[in-house]
Amino acid sequence: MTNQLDATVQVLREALLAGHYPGGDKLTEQGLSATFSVSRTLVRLALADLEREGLVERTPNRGFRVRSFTLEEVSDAIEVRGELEGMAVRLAGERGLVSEADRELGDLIVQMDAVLVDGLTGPDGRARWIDLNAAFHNGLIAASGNATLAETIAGLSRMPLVSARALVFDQSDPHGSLDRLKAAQADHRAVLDAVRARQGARAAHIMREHALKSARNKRASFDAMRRTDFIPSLPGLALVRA
Amino acid sequence: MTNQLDATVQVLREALLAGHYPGGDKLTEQGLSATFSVSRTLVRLALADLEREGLVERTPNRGFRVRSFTLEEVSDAIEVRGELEGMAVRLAGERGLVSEADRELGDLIVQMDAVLVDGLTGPDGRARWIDLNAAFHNGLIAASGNATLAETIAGLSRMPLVSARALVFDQSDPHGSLDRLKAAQADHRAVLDAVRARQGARAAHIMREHALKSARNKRASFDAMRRTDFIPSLPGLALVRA
DNA sequence: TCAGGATATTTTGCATGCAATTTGTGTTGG
DNA sequence: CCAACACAAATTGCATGCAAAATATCCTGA
Repeated sequence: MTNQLDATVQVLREALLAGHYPGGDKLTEQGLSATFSVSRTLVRLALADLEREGLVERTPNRGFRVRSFTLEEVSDAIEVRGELEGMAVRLAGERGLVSEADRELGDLIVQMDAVLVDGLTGPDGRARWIDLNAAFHNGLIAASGNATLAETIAGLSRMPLVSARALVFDQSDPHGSLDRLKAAQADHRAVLDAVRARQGARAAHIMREHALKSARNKRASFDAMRRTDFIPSLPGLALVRA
Repeated sequence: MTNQLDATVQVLREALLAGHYPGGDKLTEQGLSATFSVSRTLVRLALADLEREGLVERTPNRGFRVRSFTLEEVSDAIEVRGELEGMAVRLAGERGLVSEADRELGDLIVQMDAVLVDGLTGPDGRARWIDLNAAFHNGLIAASGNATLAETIAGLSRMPLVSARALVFDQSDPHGSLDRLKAAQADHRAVLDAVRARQGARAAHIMREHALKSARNKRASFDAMRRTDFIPSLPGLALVRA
């Protein structure tokens, strides 16, 4: 690690996303300082960073509290991400893909197909899907050629459950999960086809709908989780309330 | 001011936007500490905040530099803002305006009309236009009912020249300036009509185009400024390079 | 018993000091 | 004359200490 501050931010962020500090809880600088064996200064600086990420809230002279998110906020944020990713593929379609990006995105589709026929055997397959999926989304965003757009999407994605990486795999319904991934893959293929055909508006529509499906799936998984008392290991899920 | 940190951030931000420290310049903590008569700790904390806002960049162990922006970055960011404001009015149209918002937005249109017939006499008129325009945009964004969307737009608007408040009044061409404001006002009216008619998609298209015009106007003003060596007093303009 | 207030403790906000890294300068050897 | 190294100054990163504000505790008097 380059410096201690980044390390502290990382540790604190993981503790928060893991749900170690329930939403709404007060975080005292001294307490965190003792728990993680770092100076109060570093805790203070790290909390300021996490405030920018939206994981904690500060009240002047009254310290920091763990922020919690309603399902509606998460859903709203995913919708914004969808709008921006839609814009990204529209721009990518309008400007056209450079050959290297074209090839890379095609390769990712092929690799994701391979994961799907294997049927997501075990956590390895799921982790691989998450990586490939994120790479595909990021590739499309980069192809937009708009750096501010990419930064804005990245900022949004720091919110729990909003990132394209935050996928819920409902282990109680593996068949349904696989079907949803196949539908997502169909969207990916359609988006890439549209971008290649320079149909930017069409690509944007598909992408927006793709995000809405993701939000719907998350809501459903959240409800199922609440019903069955089964808590999937999804970073940040503990900070979301109905 | 509630605390010294906020005051320091404010002072530093204004100094940066005023162009007191040219883009790319190195900012030393001690130097700023001496210049503004605050402790190095506060300078350090303030710079961390300004880094979040995007006005300065930090290199580990090497301090902060004033960030500068290309005209293309500014233009890209305005386009993103337009997309998001378009989304906002689409949502507003889909959910409908509550009566209070409907009345307030209508009032703002009337007040802006009044400013326009007075022909923007002097800086007071311009300041009033800026306030009313910002209130109108913010009202529409609030009417979307999506808090994350509002936050995201607010974050983007911190970038120099991207905010709806960052309007260039080309004093060398007052007639053209007035015409542009009249065109903007026509857009405002059309957007509000579309939202009221629950035509969300139409409202979104108008809003996106509204933003594109703003970006175009800024580019033109920037070019004119470069040609004539006349520098309008627009916060952050000094940080933009061709 | 309980409301109100004085006092003690905790906690945040800020300043200062020290070590580590970086940057600038001068010197030496080729 | 210039490259490379050694040393000095400057600068950042971090820790600790102190004052102000907030919070908790205890006491008093009805």
